[in-house]
Amino acid sequence: MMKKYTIKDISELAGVSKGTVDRVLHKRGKVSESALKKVNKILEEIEYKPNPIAKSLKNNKIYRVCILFPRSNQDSFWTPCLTAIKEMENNYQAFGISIEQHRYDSKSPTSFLEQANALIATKPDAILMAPLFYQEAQIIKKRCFEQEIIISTFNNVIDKNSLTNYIGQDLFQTGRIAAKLLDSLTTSGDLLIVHIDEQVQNATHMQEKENGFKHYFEEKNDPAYSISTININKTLDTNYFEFLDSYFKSNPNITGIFVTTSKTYVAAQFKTESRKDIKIVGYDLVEKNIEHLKKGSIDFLINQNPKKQAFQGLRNLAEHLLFAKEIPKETLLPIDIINSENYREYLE
Amino acid sequence: MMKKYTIKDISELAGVSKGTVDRVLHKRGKVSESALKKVNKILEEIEYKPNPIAKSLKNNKIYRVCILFPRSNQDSFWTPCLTAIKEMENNYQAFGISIEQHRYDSKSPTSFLEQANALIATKPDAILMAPLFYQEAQIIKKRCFEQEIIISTFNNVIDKNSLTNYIGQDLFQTGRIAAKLLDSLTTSGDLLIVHIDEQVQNATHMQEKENGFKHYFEEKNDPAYSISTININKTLDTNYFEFLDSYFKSNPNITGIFVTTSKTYVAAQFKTESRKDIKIVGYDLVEKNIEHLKKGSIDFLINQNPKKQAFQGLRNLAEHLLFAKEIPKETLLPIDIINSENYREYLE
DNA sequence: TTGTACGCGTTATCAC
DNA sequence: GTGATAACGCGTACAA
Repeated sequence: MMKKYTIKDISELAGVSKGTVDRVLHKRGKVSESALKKVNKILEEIEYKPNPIAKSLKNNKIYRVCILFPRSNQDSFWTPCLTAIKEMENNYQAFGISIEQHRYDSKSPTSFLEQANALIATKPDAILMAPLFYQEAQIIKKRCFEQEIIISTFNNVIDKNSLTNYIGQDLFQTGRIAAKLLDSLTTSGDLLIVHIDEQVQNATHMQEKENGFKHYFEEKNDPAYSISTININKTLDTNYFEFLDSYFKSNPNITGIFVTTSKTYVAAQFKTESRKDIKIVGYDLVEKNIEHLKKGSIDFLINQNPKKQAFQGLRNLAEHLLFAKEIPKETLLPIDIINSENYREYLE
Repeated sequence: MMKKYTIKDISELAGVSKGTVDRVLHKRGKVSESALKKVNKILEEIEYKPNPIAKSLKNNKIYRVCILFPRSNQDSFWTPCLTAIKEMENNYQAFGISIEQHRYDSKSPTSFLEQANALIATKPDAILMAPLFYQEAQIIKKRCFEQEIIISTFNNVIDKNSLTNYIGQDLFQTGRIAAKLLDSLTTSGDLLIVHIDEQVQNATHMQEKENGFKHYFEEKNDPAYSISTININKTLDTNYFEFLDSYFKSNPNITGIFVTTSKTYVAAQFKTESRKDIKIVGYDLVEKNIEHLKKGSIDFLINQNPKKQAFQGLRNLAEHLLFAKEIPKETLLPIDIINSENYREYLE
């Protein structure tokens, strides 16, 4: 193992002062030709890496890293993010990182805009957000760029050309995974893609999953299967059960359901109540889904892992601020397949 | 966000010197009653956390963290550990951690002992090892304790009462997962547990998986299924295919195979060549397995994630040495279910 | 029993 | 242009 060289070592080897070495390293100019040569010669011979600890020691500044995402009382999908935040606080608070949590109403673009603007007004050092609303997110993105606030998104892409760093999954691929799972659980029949309670803003989100699912079966080109899609929204005059029941009456040959949202339990509930023999694959380890997974009324869940997304996003920002680490443009997380036997370890 | 208090802050608030505060904090004694009271009063009011950066700055020492595991040319299962090592080096070298890689012959207890002893002789600060040989591991463990070298194990437990820190998976549970998967892929028939090319030393390792698998079906108590177990070892007079072929001739009702090692591809190869309709579930993302996964001759793989195991193990040791973080006694990693659609993201 | 002074590696400022 | 020096927060040796 080689020695750890310091600026002092270099200055002694080159026969100049620490200050000169510093000026060479940081290209601040004001260095004579001869001194520059001497220092560069040494730098070529040894491998110098600045000590990040000493660097950040001088920074007694506390960096404010903020995370903005929907409130959990509307959708427990987001709850695991709290664990990620707590973990980050424990690990990085000592390094001078303060994590702030901001939430918005997942059904209201206005709420998103308000919260984001309020957040920007406090001039944080960096923002990680889960932007459900594409249009509004563009406005926020622009504002952050103007104010030179570092911004990353997780769960939702807002930038096709990835100007904004993104942490999440390949949604198209999750659709393919669901398809493969239903393919292995069944041998034939009608497969139903169900979008539940999703607003327009999430259209692209859901659409990608649907496309992935269809793509798998198009590729397979198996005449034993047929695919169709429905949207369900809880309205005043009809509930989930009634809607599904009437749909199944006119489509009796359904053998599998792919639910594109965390409300997979809705389909599972219907399956239980109607005592139908259908296979169900859906998304996310929310409590109600896990209950059905345990009982066998959901076969597989795909874990979008919001905790890991949030954690990775916060971590990237923190390490960038502290140690000037580059933030990857795109971080695609693994897509976990969950059944009744392996969900436990994914919960924490 | 609250201010970050330093020892200097406390000393000024309490009207004593930094040295006194330090003595109180570290309970070194030699502090008068009155000074003790004053300092403690301040400490109660504010929340003081020492700055780990400043603490480790003084340590210009390079910590040697060593990892000992089998050579990959014998079993590509271990190859991903190299990625973990590289990543750790990139992240922690700057903090004064040097990672050293030591390998042993996975078939030779003597080789393990030799390598481990040679390693201990160099007096490293910490060792992370994958100990395939239980008896020999006990000797090494004892020697490390004597020499006060911190030791953790990954992949293999060597300590029922967890005196040694362990990073890995719940192997019993992986067996249950395999069972659940085969259960969902089939409806009835004989299920075959296959141990391939495993020596005695790994008996407990394989046994746990087998027990988990059986436990699942005992719990389910479904008369449509029956379970049996075989051991295959490549010998001079017979090859895998012949052995399996003759076994299947006398047991024609087999619908699923559970291979307890990374040599799952052996079963898949047989399935392909004999054109049998059997479902196969096995372990690990080694190249040959992935080929069969893509072609459909393996249905699911369980990822033991050696990379994550090694990474987590090294990380625990590094952060313990640098920041005096406590090492968890047992870290049970998630058990990933892999099919042809989601293996890619798990590879890197 | 207490306070002071120094060193760790980097950076920034200030005389020369 | 250059080199000396202070500062960051902590630990500690040593002087008072």
